[in-house]
Amino acid sequence: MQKKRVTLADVARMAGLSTTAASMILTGRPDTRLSADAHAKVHAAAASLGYRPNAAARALRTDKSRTIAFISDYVATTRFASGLIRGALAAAEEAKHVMLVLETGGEPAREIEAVEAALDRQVDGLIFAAMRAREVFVPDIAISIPVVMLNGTSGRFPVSVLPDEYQGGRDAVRLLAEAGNAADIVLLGHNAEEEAGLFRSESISRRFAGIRDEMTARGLTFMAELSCWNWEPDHGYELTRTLLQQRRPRAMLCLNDRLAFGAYQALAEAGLVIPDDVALVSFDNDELASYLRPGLTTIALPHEQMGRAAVELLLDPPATTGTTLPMPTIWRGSIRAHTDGGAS
Amino acid sequence: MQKKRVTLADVARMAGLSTTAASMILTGRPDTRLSADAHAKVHAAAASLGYRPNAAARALRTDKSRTIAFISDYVATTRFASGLIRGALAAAEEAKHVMLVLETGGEPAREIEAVEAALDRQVDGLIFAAMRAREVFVPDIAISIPVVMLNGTSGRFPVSVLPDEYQGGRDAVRLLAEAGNAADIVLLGHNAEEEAGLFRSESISRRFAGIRDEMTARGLTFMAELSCWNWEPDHGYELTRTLLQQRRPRAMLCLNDRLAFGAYQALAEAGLVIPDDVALVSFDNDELASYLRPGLTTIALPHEQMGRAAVELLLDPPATTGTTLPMPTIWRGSIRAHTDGGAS
DNA sequence: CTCTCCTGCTAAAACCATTTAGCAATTGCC
DNA sequence: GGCAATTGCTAAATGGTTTTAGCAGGAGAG
Repeated sequence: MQKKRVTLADVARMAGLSTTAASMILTGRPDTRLSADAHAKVHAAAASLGYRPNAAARALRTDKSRTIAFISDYVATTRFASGLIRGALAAAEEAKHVMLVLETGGEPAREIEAVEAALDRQVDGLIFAAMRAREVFVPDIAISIPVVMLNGTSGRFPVSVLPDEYQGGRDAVRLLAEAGNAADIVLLGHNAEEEAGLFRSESISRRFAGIRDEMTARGLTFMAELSCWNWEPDHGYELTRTLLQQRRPRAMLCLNDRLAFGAYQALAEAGLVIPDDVALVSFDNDELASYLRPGLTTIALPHEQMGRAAVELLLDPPATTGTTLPMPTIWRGSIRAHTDGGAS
Repeated sequence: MQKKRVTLADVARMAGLSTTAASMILTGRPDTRLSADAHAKVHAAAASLGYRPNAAARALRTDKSRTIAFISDYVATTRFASGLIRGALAAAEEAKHVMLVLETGGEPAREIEAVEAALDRQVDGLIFAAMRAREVFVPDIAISIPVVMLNGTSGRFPVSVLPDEYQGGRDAVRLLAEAGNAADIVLLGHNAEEEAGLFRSESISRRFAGIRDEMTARGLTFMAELSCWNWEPDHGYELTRTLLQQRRPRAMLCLNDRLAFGAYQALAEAGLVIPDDVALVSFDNDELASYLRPGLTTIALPHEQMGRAAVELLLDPPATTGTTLPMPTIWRGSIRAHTDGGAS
């Protein structure tokens, strides 16, 4: 059991200098006029005593805590959440920062609590992460530190990190077309007509836009569009099953991996072989996608890069207001690589 | 843009009292002799100014920060990790604490960094969480605050939270036996002889012990024990497929849900129907388990309760040193409910 | 020789809340 | 009335760091 924490005064005393000198030297001030000898003595003393600055005292004085807050609606729902957190954590660690994680469940009262708890602790910045991108997000408190919106946007806080859903949407269609599945494509998860008045998230809207644009650019139309609100395996299964009773698609564009999972189940039941009878492309790169047989080719949500980007944007004054990150294509076996080369 | 943060002195001034009085009243000291009138005035002033105490100043003075650190080897691997975090977060929030999350990758250097970063910030307690329970965990730094081991144990820190794997193991076997699948059971994921000298984690060892004990208690033996080190769907698939070329089990006890997933794939390929031809029971209650058709009956790892328990143990001086939490049985369709009643 | 500037360093204030010690006025007791 | 105890409150110290203002001594300019 150690006696007490060693303080800057201890270091200064051991070095035979003032705390002022010790502080300046240890914080590495550039313009100091202290001698090389003084530097050496202070560093030696600090090392030999195992000095670590008291963060509370420093925060009190400087109003900086080398801490950022990651406030999100949900933490545990999908693997997406932990990917964002992991990326953010890694970037924070590299910048010698530390991260407070807070969950609000999307409830306004908890959001306020969370922001205040963070502000009380002198955090240097706030990341608002939206896991279920549907929710809109407005904690109405005066905030005078940098804010980054992660996987969402806000009128109040312009800096945001989003996946490039538009390009992702185009890529998905391109993949299918180039693999020779231009005809009889089914879109699983959304029907433009049925959902006309409804609002999905910004992100998802852009995904649709990309899909539509690439379809029309290639002169293609969907054989069917199957709508459902929650993109869970159950729905993918049911929709695909009823579809198969009437028609037989050559390809399916699934709006997420869980829907695709359901489609796999229905296709297998009907004795159809992937990718020979039906090719599939999907979105997210969920854990699932690698578990399926054959593996699911999917347009990945770049979780970790997004988390990382959010922290970097928070800590460096961002020149640009919004960042969109590319959604990489993860090639697996649910679609043939197209004729002229090109796995990845 | 607000002018400056409002401080305790502002509140005191507005109430026409000293900061001492304001402090005592706002922190709710029990033995104070201040008048009811003073209480009212201070509370009114604090409310009208929107006073929030500066956590850094308070931490500096009291050495308490209402912050705990959650240090884990991995954050993003499985849903297990986020379950633990989510539970811990919820309990912390209820206790008006806030949680620092740190990831070490199991690397000693990063572990030390993490502990020091936490200690520097005057955290009130440390949770060491082991996601990949295999790793043993020894950050060798003087720590004078409470420590709880989560999903792991340590010689230095006796307080721990673990799932009751032994009982879970027994339950799994009991389920199978009571569903009338006493014969031709295959154990998927472990072979006692092959792995004799090898060390899995404590948790897993206890799971095995529970399984063995319940088997012998019922006079049963496994038809086969299939060993593999990484419990991923691939291996479950391969092992089951080669097994099926020679023998046909009536039931499979899978050591986690991902292995079970692989088994599902191989069984489907062989045209076997679950649960009629083969019944399955597994462990973890991964996201997957609910996606499968039929749903996978599994002995759940109580993620959230564990995270919650860790925080509670950390904040209340624990009478007992180790806590084990029951692993609930999640009934789904991969095994028939046994004859005399009893779903749930 | 005086005045200014630089060098190398330090004293003390500031950050904001908590807490100890104690003051002045009133009440209680005999 | 005199003494002690109680009531209701405050001054000042404390925690550890950063930062502003400035001191003492020497060097260089004129």
